[in-house]
Amino acid sequence: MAGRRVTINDVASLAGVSIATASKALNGRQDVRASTRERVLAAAAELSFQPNALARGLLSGQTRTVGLLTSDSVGRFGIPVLLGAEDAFGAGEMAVMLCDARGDAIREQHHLRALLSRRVDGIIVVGESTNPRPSVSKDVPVPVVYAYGPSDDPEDVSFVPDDVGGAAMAVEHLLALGRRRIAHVTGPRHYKAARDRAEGLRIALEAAGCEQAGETMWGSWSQRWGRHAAEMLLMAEPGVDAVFCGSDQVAAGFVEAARERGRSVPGDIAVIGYDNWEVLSTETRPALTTVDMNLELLGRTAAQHLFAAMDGRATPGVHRMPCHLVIRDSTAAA
Amino acid sequence: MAGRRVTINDVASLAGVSIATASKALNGRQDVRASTRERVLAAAAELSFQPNALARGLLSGQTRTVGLLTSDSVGRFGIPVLLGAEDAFGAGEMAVMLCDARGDAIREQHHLRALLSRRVDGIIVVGESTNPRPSVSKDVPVPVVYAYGPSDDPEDVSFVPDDVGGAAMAVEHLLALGRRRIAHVTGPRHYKAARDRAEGLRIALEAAGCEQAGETMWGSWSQRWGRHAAEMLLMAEPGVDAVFCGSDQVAAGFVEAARERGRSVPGDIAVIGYDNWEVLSTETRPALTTVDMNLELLGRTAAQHLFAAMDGRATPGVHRMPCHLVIRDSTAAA
DNA sequence: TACGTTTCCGAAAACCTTTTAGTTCTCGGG
DNA sequence: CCCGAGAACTAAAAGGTTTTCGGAAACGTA
Repeated sequence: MAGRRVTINDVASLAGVSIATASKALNGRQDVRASTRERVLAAAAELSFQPNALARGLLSGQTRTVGLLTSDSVGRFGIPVLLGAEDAFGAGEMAVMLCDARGDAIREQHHLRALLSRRVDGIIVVGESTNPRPSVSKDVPVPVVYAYGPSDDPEDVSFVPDDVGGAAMAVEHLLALGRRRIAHVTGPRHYKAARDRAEGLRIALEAAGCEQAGETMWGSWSQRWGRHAAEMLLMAEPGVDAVFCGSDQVAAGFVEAARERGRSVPGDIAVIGYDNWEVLSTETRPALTTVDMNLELLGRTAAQHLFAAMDGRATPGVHRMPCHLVIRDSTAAA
Repeated sequence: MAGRRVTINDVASLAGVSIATASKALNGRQDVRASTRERVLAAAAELSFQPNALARGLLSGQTRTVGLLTSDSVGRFGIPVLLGAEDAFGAGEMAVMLCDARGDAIREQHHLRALLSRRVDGIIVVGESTNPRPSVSKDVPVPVVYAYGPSDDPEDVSFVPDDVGGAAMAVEHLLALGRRRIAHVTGPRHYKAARDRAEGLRIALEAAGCEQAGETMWGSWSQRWGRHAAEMLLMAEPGVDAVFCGSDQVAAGFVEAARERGRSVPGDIAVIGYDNWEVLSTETRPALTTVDMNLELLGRTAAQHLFAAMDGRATPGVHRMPCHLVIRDSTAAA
């Protein structure tokens, strides 16, 4: 909390050289005698000199800073993506500016302007769901990469989890366990995530020549709905031997209600969730088998491709990132 | 993704004035004729001019940017604080640079240097627990405010939840319901949060002239421990009529195990959690009465006090922010 | 007309660093 | 001793904005 910031000028004076030489010495450039370099470095250390990134950025046009614009309230899905991105960037010397638009388009524009006036080198937009969202790339003179929620412009660079594949993987696991009467309880139909997962289920069942047990039950992403659905389903389709749930919350509710109704999990009914939200999936009893969307990897990948785009090597299109299955007790072999 | 950035020079030329006049017009300064100002504004709008924050910051020494340094992996507690801070800043024109040190002191130093070289105007440090953490303020030429985890230097500005008060509030609620045999199940003893909450319990009981039922049960912050503790406690102290749990996870486990052992909640045993982690507290059955630490408010307050400190009005000391009780079904009246 | 006052505008400095294009130094060879 | 080449160094410009200060224009008064 003190005095004037120390500049390269101070370092140069202390070392008894010009600022040009000091700059070269500090940046490891040629054309400076070893002994001189040493003197400059010593002076810089003594004054604990920190080059002013603003001045440097003004000159080079590169701030080594990227913006991260989230539309949800950095919720369940934004966090891991953010962490992955921060991770990828942090490895170099990048800094991340975080903006949360709270789902408000006006605020988003505002944040976008703020980021641009600070001359970020690129922007990652994190969606609140996997539903496509309006592109911002046209208004923006730097590369943009979309993570989790893709842009509605196919020319943009987007990374989304492969929900169809993830769901198919889950159902194939159930089939491999010998389950044949498989039901599906999931979230609201207007979520692309819910529709994609239902589609994955359909594909896997069809490939196995198997019928779905009952209709897909659309509801909400809540534990409450999982419980409610369990009650209805066990009444309507008593022969069900497996349930693929659209989220861990739904699955947790389902498991609880099923057990209360005297059905053992996984004995009578195997249950699979989605998200691998560990506070739920590892703490329910039995612990949930679930699909992990590798969100942190997704974030890291998005960041790496933002780097590439900043480097002129853009990779347009919607890239689907594979999910993986985390097998726990709720689908243990009989 | 196009051409050279437009500068104030372009605006000035288009408006047919000097850059000095353009600057004054754009910044609402005096000494510029109304008609001229209009011309400049029109030119700026036409070119969609964005002033270069780097140049501005270089000159003014103010970047209108703050750093947010978290030590945990932006975990359970960092998020709300971050949101609150972003909220407080976003109202003005502040931007937030996010750095996650992953609990590593080296990385923290690294991030700190990165923030300082970018000339942030201030820094918020978010702790991973309420245990005091090493101060960084000496090495830093800008104001620092600590949120959630206080600095170990009492001259620094820290904001922490008032866990003692929160716990007392919870216990008073139990007492008001007529419960007298109150037990305590909590997390590891090396967490100050756990110790503070136990202390709040002691104070409230003492004020009511009431004995604690059994010893405080130290364990971990997990649902598993809650279940385990419930089994032990119901065996050892069958007369218990209320349990104050050190976290919602512990409480959720406790409730589950108690119900399985045939004790009704809240009929036989009232249960209170801590944290108001909504995914747990609203979804367990019965829904948990719990202590909410107002973390988002805490973050916002920290941000506001950082503003004050940047303005030369620092407020040294460890400020304890009040918690509030969220009453749900797990302590409903008999 | 001369002069003083306002009002408005523009030239230039300042912020800090990097890079370019010299300039000086050193030293070996003639 | 001088020259030339290469190494080591420096002055200055550039990057975009704000601010200060001086100057010009416009206008009113004597």
